[in-house]
Parts: sequence; C-alpha cells; structure tokens
Amino acid sequence: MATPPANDRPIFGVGFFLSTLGFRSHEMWAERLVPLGLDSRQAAMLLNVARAEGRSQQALAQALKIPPSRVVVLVDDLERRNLLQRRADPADRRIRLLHLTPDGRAMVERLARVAAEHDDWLSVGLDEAERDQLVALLRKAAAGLELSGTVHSGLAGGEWEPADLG
Amino acid sequence: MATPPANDRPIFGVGFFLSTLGFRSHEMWAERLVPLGLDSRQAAMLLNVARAEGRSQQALAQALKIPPSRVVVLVDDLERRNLLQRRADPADRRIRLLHLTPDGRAMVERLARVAAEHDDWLSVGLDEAERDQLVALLRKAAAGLELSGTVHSGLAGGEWEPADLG
DNA sequence: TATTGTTATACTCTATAACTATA
DNA sequence: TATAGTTATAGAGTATAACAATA
Repeated sequence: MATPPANDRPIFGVGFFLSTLGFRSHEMWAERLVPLGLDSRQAAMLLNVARAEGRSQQALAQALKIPPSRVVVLVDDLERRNLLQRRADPADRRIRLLHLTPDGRAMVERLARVAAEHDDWLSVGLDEAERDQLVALLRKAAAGLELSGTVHSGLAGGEWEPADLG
Repeated sequence: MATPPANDRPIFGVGFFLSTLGFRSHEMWAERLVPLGLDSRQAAMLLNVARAEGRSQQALAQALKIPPSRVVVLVDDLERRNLLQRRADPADRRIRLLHLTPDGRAMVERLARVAAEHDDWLSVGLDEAERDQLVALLRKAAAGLELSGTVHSGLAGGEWEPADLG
C-alpha cells in the first residue's frame, strides 16, 4: 500500500518524536555538563578541537555555526580555565591556532564518559539490539537529509563533526 | 558481549544523532511555519487546543511548559488573527476557556498537511519499513525516559500532547 | 582591499515579579 | 487568602556592526 494521504497520517510521527527526544536529550546533556562547568557549546568546541588540533577560531565558528564574535568569549573562558590555548600561527599572524592543554585533554576524556552515560540513559527503554538499530536508522536518516549543511559531516566515512553535540 | 567501557564507545551515539536531528527537525519545522505566520509554540498551542477544546490558559501553560505570562501574548496574537477565541467560564469568571474558530480549525488541518510533508522530508533516506521501525524505536525510547515530565503523555495509549512539536 | 580576531552596541527573547479581578 | 490572567520590568543571550591588526 502507498503512503496514506496527509490528513490520515499521525501528527506524532518522525518529526514529533525526533524534536521531542532531541530537545530532551539536549536539555539533559546540558544538565550533565553543569558539574563540569561547561556550556554545551564549549563542550562541542573542546570535542571539535580534539578531533583536529590547530584549528582557527574562524574554522570553529563555521563548524559550529556560531558567529566569530561569540567564539571569542567562549574561548576566552576556556583559556582562562586552562582547557584551551591560543597559539600564534607563524605563517599568518592574524590567526589564532587552538590547542588543547593537558587539562583540556582530560576534560575531553571526561566528556566521553559523560556522553556514554547519557547514551545509556537515553536508551534505557531499549535492549542492545534495538539501540544499535536506532543509531543505524538515525544515521541513515541524517545521511538522507544531507545534514552536512547543518553539522559539517563526512558521513560517507562515518565521521561526524560534533558541532551540535548538546 | 557486554556494553563496552565508556571510553571505547563512540561519541556519536544515540544522544548525538538525536540532538542533531532533533535540532534540524525543529529548525526546518519553524521554517515551514513561516508561510502560515505561526510560531512553533503557537502551532503547538493550536494543536493542543484542537485535542481538547475549552482548555484554560493555565492548563496550556503547564502542558507547554511555558510561563502563563507568555501564553497571554501568544494567545493575544492568535485571537487577533481569528484562530483562537477566549470564552468566559460561567462557573469561574477568572478563567478563559480557549476554543478554535473555524479559521483555527482550518489552520490545524493545514498544520497536519505540513507535518506530513515534514515527516516525509525527515525520512527521505528511509524506506517505508525503516521509517515505521524508526518511529517505533523512538516511541519506545521516549517511553523508557518517562517523557511525561517534559511532554505530558499518556504513552500507554499512544496518546501524546503535542507540547513540544517543533 | 580583504580577512582574523576583537570589542561595543543594540535587539530579541525570556523569566520574574508586581498587579487586577475574581474566588 | 489563594488563584487566573494580565502587565511591566529587568536580565540573559544573541546577532550586528564598528574596529584594530595583519595580509
């Protein structure tokens, strides 16, 4: 049978559950970050830099889709707390290269643990097979949306920029 | 085999994809509402009232988890545009009962069509079986989270408050 | 002249708290 | 006195635009 006409379809479909669960996931993620003293964006920044140290602030702003002016203050804070470090680019002195400090690297590991906890919490209603299935389907849906626009992705290789994590 | 230790688990799991896709879903949903002249919250309000006409503003505020003061201005706007109507409660004159106007009902039907389009768009990478599977898994995950706190739900009966739709 | 990072400004949301009218 | 709705105020978060240094 074909897809039923719009009016016969449930309002509570993919979009509804995705938005609702996504919202709740983000909400809870932010809560888990409080003890770490991190903003969800700052967490994303740390993970992003961890994946490619030596990024410029500009690149980061683009990946996270936030204005460069906002990156400044967030990096300011991370630098003050010795998690991130701005280094000069010998080739172009306008650019600040972002690097993790040892504390920053420790924080990234902590983030990985918290993310795992978070995932467990999110999928508490699912058994292991279902959880794998869910991730696979979400991945596929994301690929179909060419989400590279929103979250810079190289989906083909299974690589994701954690731009919006949180 | 058991769940692997936190540090060996991918950062890009359920939480990441749920947040990312949920965010994108909401973003696109809001875009689709622009031509209708609706805010995502206003859309949720209309759907909410459609499911139970005669709700009070207070009840609506609780269901949508937004302060009553905010409900006022949103209802003001919807009333000005003849989509919603405030009626006096004969039993308690403090209360305003919310009802859809004929225009409001037409708008709800339009919303149903837009929501169907939106769902199609979201699941463009999936075939029909996969899409059904995804909804089922999301539903199950939502049930596991006892999401009734965030989105007032009677999940058992498959009934959802569209509080956070969008 | 264009670009990186920065600072300053202005604006949009949002929540909070005062206020009124009923109960 | 307590509650529904409303109004007013103040605060957070955000983007925009001006600015300085370098290319």
